[in-house]
Amino acid sequence: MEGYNLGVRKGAWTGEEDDLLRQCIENHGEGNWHQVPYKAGLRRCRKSCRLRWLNYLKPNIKRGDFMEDEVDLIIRLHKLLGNRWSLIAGRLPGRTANDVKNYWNTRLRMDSRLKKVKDKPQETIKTIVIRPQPRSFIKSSNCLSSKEPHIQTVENCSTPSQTSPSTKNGNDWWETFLDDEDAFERATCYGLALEEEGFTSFWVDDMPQSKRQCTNVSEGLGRGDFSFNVDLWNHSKQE
DNA sequence: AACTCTCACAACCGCTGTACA
DNA sequence: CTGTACAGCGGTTGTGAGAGT
Repeated sequence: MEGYNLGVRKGAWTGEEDDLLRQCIENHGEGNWHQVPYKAGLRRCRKSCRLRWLNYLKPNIKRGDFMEDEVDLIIRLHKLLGNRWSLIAGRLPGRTANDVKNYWNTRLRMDSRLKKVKDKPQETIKTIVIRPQPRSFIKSSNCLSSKEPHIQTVENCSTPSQTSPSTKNGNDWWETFLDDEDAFERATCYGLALEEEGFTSFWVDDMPQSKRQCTNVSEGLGRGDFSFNVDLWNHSKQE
């Protein structure tokens, strides 16, 4: 493969190979896959190493059956995004694109639940997809103290006015987010919003995995911590 | 018990996108 | 602008386990 087929192993990985790969990535970090086989002392191609790490060895990978809400999310996202497995998996913490794809191909493709969604009358299921728009939060002492994020739009973004979205327990729904300075620092992100049957859910890409949760805005925080910005929330309401 | 079939999952392959010289 | 190397993605295939006959 890729010019160095000679002596390259294929097929199932052994425990020993897994250990070598795990150790290599612990020592050198993720990335530079072309160097990984050499550094790890593995007779595997870089693709095989990468795939093994991403789909099996990487910490925080969730094993076992998909939960009902995960399945529901897969169905909805597939309806919107098609076979873009990595995008779908990105919104399911701990699940890999391969897992999602396999699950879809083996269990969901003919699932009756798909038919149910498909058969719903148009007026009861309204889906708005807000295509990703890059946005940045500017960090300043002002906005931190006021809990009011200053949103800077990046080119090609129209910016609706900022008004406060719904609250829960008297707290602003982005409060958790602002308290996490690390997440805040890297909050330039792409997002996806879904409005279905009277509620809106948001996902934001390019966030720490732990923050990448679904947020049901109409009920305040919904489940999970937060990961979104007011701007897009307002945008969705205008649709 | 032996064989066949089906399912679930791991892994491979080829292609595309991106960065960089 | 072009060519090259590399990373990443999605389609496909291989394989083992369990169910059915």
